[in-house]
Amino acid sequence: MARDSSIPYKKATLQDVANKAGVSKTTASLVLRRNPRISEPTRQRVLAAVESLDYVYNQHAASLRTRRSDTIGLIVSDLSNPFYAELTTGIQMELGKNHIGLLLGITFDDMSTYQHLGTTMLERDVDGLILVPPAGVDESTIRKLANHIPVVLLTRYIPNLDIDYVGTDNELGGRRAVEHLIEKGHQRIAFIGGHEASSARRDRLRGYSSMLESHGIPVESALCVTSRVSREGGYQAIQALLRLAEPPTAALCYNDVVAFGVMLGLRAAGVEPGVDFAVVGFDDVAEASLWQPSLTTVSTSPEAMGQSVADLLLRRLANPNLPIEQITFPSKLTLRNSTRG
Amino acid sequence: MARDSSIPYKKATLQDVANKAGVSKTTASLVLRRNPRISEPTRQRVLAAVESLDYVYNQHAASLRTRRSDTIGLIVSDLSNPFYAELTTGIQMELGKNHIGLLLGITFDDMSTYQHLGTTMLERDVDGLILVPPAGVDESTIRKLANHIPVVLLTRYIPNLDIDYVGTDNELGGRRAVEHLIEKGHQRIAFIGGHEASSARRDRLRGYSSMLESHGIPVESALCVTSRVSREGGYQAIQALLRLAEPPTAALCYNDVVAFGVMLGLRAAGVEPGVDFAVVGFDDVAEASLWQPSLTTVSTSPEAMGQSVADLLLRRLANPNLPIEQITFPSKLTLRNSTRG
DNA sequence: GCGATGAGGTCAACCGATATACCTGAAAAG
DNA sequence: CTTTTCAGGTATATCGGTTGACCTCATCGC
Repeated sequence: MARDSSIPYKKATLQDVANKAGVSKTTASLVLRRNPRISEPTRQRVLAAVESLDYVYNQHAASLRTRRSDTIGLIVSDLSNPFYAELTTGIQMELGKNHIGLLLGITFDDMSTYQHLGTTMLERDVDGLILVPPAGVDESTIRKLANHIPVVLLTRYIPNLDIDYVGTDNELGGRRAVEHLIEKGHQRIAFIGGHEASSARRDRLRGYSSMLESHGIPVESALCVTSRVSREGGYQAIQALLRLAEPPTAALCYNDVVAFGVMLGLRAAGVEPGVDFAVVGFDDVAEASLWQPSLTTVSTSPEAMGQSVADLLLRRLANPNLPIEQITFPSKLTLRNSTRG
Repeated sequence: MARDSSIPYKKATLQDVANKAGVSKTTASLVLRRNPRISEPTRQRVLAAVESLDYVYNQHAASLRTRRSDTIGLIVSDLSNPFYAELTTGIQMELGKNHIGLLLGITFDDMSTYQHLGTTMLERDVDGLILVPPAGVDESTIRKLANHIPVVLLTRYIPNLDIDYVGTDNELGGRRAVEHLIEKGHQRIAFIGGHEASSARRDRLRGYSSMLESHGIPVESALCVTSRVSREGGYQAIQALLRLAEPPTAALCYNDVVAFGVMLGLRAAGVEPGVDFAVVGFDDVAEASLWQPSLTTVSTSPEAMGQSVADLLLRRLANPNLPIEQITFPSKLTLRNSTRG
């Protein structure tokens, strides 16, 4: 009901609702939780009271008693990467259906921010946690979290940890991408970007190396460079590579964002991507198909992964004895114009 | 400390900590809250106990008593729009400093999802709410929220509501953009995209109209079209406009995302943006400078706005009597190649 | 006709912090 | 030498739900 916002007022409690409806607190509680034991007329009276008192359920009180918060935590490394933005969207869609809240944390791949967010989540007693571990994370800090609540790792895998995981087949993706580049006649293929410590990068790089080797092409360490995971990172990396005595003619990038930077860097150096130089990305964010040239990339369908990881976590919460699931989305290569040349 | 995750264990409570440290629960609580009344030796003993018991603070219990959750809510319409992703990033950065959690909701501009999220936030007793109202929202639903907790509106303004607000000067931005296009010699200028009901769109459109009129150019309703706020929306809208008997030669777009779609649509129709057709966006998301051609756009620096809105909300929480603030970021036009022609 | 069954409710303890009032001994004030 | 004052702590009620035990009729089977 409308009220003057300058007058502080005490919120109605379940007891108030019960009084108004002429029932006990317990009964009122049961009504709210749709317990079938309550008769229809009583239910109606309670609901009417809820309405007229503008009653708001207090999740904290409930959580205190039940040790469930109906909220899950999501920790990602960087929301300005559309890959994670799309992932988050997928997760929220799945959670929304189940009336579950989403507590968000962004680490910026910074270890102390990550630690901080981890405790925040535990203190708020989230029912479960979806975690994109920051690059270079210490396995023990994850175990510590997982000791308290169910954790599902997303996109970055940590070995020796019996924990649910959802990600893509990074190694296969790397192989497919390089295979395609070799078929296009490239011999000097760079691998660009990502944090050294990231498991995703390691796996993509492994695929890259193994495919090169199986074609008898040596892996040159000068062609495998790290970078910040941003357009700027890709931009700078490619510029450095072009200054090599024997520069590459193609590149597999750590992800799409880096690939966009690489394409910009190429053009700035007078090299036309898709014509003079082939570029492959990783993730297939929505933007990838819209660039000029459109980006050949390893598809992982972020929104679907988001839904899948949320679904897995919900299943785990419903049944803690579920065997550990490690879901790897198969990766396929989507061919576009950046490797047309 | 490490433990076998298969053995359920009871979490340590503050009482356990107190016992172990040989002090009262109250004292332990005071230590955790850095109350200076406790002597150094005692403090040390408590902290040691916390450590050795792997104690986790229970925010719900505290919130129940204090009626503060140290969490704020953020409701945006669409996280795949980089503008909101960047805004969210800015907000989180500001909150992180203050050890405050962020409960995220995405409405997809859908009214029932919005209602749903609103209650979720209230039930979780967030200390305050940053709200991007979904297009076409009913003023009363916002008032309802604001009756319970402090609300700051973000980017979309609702008239007749004495509520904090942070946004950009949309009307001025619209005027500047159109002025620039007129100077470039354009006479048939379209306004493309956005939801009819959005206040931001209305204001941008008003700026557009007023500048046209003050140059004696009639406003043609056929040139002012709505669209979904997505690249697809812009793409389709421009294609339709090009089929007019007298098509426009320039466009001010509702925002950057729509502008990207427009540029793609132009090219698909064989019209080169920046050469044959001038395009102006709104927001200046990071991508804008990287497109081909780079996008002339009204700058609003999303991350700064995010920090500003979070800061305002925190100040409001610290002092409820703060006079209402309606912060309008001045908008300036950033010239790039999409209007070079 | 009588215990069994079950539908519909109620009671009181409990979850784990915080707030308020209060206590104690020692040093400072007079 | 008494009275204040204060530093450093403690006891206990309280926040608002949920839970498991229990209570009361009415109906039912035999």
